[in-house]
Amino acid sequence: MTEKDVIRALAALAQQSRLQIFRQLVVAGPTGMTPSLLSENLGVPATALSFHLKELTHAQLISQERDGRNLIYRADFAQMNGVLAYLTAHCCEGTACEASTPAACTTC
Amino acid sequence: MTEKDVIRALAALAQQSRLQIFRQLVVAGPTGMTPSLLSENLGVPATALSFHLKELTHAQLISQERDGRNLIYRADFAQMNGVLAYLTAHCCEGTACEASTPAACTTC
DNA sequence: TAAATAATTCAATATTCATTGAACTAACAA
DNA sequence: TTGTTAGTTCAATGAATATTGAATTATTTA
Repeated sequence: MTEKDVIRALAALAQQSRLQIFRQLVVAGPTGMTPSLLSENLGVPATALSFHLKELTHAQLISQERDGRNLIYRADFAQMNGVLAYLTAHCCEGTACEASTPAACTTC
Repeated sequence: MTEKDVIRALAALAQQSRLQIFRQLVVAGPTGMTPSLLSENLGVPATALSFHLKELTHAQLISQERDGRNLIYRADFAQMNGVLAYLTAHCCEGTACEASTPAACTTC
């Protein structure tokens, strides 16, 4: 996980539609969601949604799989945890915060 | 912690200089750091540094205190943990990831 | 093959953001 | 009060980003 990876991921999440998309996919878990469903749930037009999904994919925060004429997008929990860990690395020079753990979804 | 707060925090961190500044402050912990020291360590010109520190402050990710002619900046661990928790909320519909914990620095 | 559904790419526009140098404010010391 | 150190604010420029509508690609059904 390089600095560039982290910046790309944070930039991807720092936008209303994309943050909402990502959180929906986090909730959906391994099942994932189609663009149609995301568009309907969040009220984001298909063309904008597609742009945002590409940004999130490029940041490796979500993955894509085709199933017939649908695409299924899923949150990438490993990448997310990598970003979270990067932000808190070497916290307080290691003296006070050694109990740090990944934030979530180690079971996904 | 509103959606706007989270977006502001993520946007603040999604930039090379600011990410480096924040991580230095995370490592420094409660001691904090002055702009001079940050400027020297990271090679960011004072004027740009000041701009970035203001962004991070506005996002409530860091705090400022004056000590004589120095200013001391510190990472705000509570805010950071709030952002991390927001990203992972309701993960997998709560079925698989109930063991989620804040990522770090509960002791700071 | 023709029509319909699912989703993407492209081009254009408007906005937002980072960086730089110059000027300014605050606190301290001689 | 003069000078010095610490840090910020201001104005201008160039680069990156979000959004929209129109056109395009891929997959399935009639």
